[in-house]
Amino acid sequence: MRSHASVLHIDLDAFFAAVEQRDKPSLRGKPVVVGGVGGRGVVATASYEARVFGVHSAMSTREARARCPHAAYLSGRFHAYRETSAAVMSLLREVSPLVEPLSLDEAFVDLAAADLPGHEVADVTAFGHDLRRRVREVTGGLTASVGIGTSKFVAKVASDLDKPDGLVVVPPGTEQELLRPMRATVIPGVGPATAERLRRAGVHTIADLEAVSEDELVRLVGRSLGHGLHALCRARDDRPVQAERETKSVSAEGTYEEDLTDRRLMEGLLSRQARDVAERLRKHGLSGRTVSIKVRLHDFTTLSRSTTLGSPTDEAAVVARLARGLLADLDTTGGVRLLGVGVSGLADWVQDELFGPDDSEREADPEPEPALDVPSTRHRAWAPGSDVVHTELGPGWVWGSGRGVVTVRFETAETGPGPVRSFALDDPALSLFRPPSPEAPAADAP
DNA sequence: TCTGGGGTCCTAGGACCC
DNA sequence: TCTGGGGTCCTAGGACCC
Repeated sequence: MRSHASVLHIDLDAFFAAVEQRDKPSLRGKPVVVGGVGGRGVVATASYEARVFGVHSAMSTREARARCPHAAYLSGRFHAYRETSAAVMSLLREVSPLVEPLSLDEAFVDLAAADLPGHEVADVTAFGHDLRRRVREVTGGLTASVGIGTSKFVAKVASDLDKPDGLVVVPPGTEQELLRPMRATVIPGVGPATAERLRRAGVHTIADLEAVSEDELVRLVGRSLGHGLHALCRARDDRPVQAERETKSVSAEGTYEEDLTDRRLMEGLLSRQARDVAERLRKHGLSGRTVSIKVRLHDFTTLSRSTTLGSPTDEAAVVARLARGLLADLDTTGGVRLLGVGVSGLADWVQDELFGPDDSEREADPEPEPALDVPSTRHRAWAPGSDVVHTELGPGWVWGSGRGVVTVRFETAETGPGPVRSFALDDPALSLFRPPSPEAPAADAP
């Protein structure tokens, strides 16, 4: 916790709905609901006019339509939201080099890193008013709620106190009196399940939380959250504003209007999602070792299965093949409402090329034995680190193999380290491989 | 015909290693 | 006859956030 109120939290009010109202004047002053418009959709954002009727985010669209039939129901224009968000984020970065976006419509800004005339309450208050004015300018009239305090927690709580279009500064030293009467659920990380556990222990407010020992909290809600709650209910929060956060996973999923029962159809949908995921991985220069699927059954039971490769891939065919294989082990006879594919265990390609394993590391850290659907004679020809293969991209070293996949590093004496690519044994790219023939390698080896 | 989509983080158990 | 303990990786599930 800082001695000055120098952490700012900004939240754009009813963001998606506000962008729609900005761009379509006929919607201004009217209830607008953005979200899934199908039979299984949920509300992403409701305009304040719709909230009056009890519509709120995460509510099913069916329920929202029942409460507010005359609202405009829109499926969303994410391009417009991203564009508007980018304008706000770049404004924030003009103000301070230390900006941590939390989503399209929310961010923390570290004012200690900003160029302010002073950091007293009066200074940051004036700054907050000016910032909200500038947000309206760069967004074409969108309003924001801003909170400023001595920590992320306090700033975030503060931005919620005067929504919409508000500014709340919490003077240093007044945090605990502000927090004590509040419900424990204002603490980020305390959702319905945790709130219920706390309630059963007689804990409703932050003051109640303060009266519980740390050991008891850990017993109630687990180690990590227990320690976190013990600190936060005392307004102790030293979490820094972090400008850069690495992507940890990339995924795509879909909920279907009617439960799926046809396995071929499910495989086709997984393959399409795999292409989508692989495309986004490549766009960001990423590749990952762990491929997961998510399956939500008709009764909302949610299953996940994953498998980890010896080396990272960003190949749609590899992701798709593994995803389909994972699905094969699940019983889906009752019907499936949601299917999804994800890749995690991400590596950065560029970094991989610059700092990837050299020959000695490769020996110290051998690839796992290949899966048994790799024909043994072919696999011997593709032993990691030893063989040269040919593809239409040119010659490369076999870098890894396993689970029906061969990974190639395109690296030659002439060109230096190149990209790493994985090829599924049963996809068309496989035909590009030629196990080195006895006479060929000498001529073509790097 | 209740219950999205894209993420993050945590927990717990088993395998494996030293 | 005894039967470590810590660390890391992997998998599955769950809670939570916007």
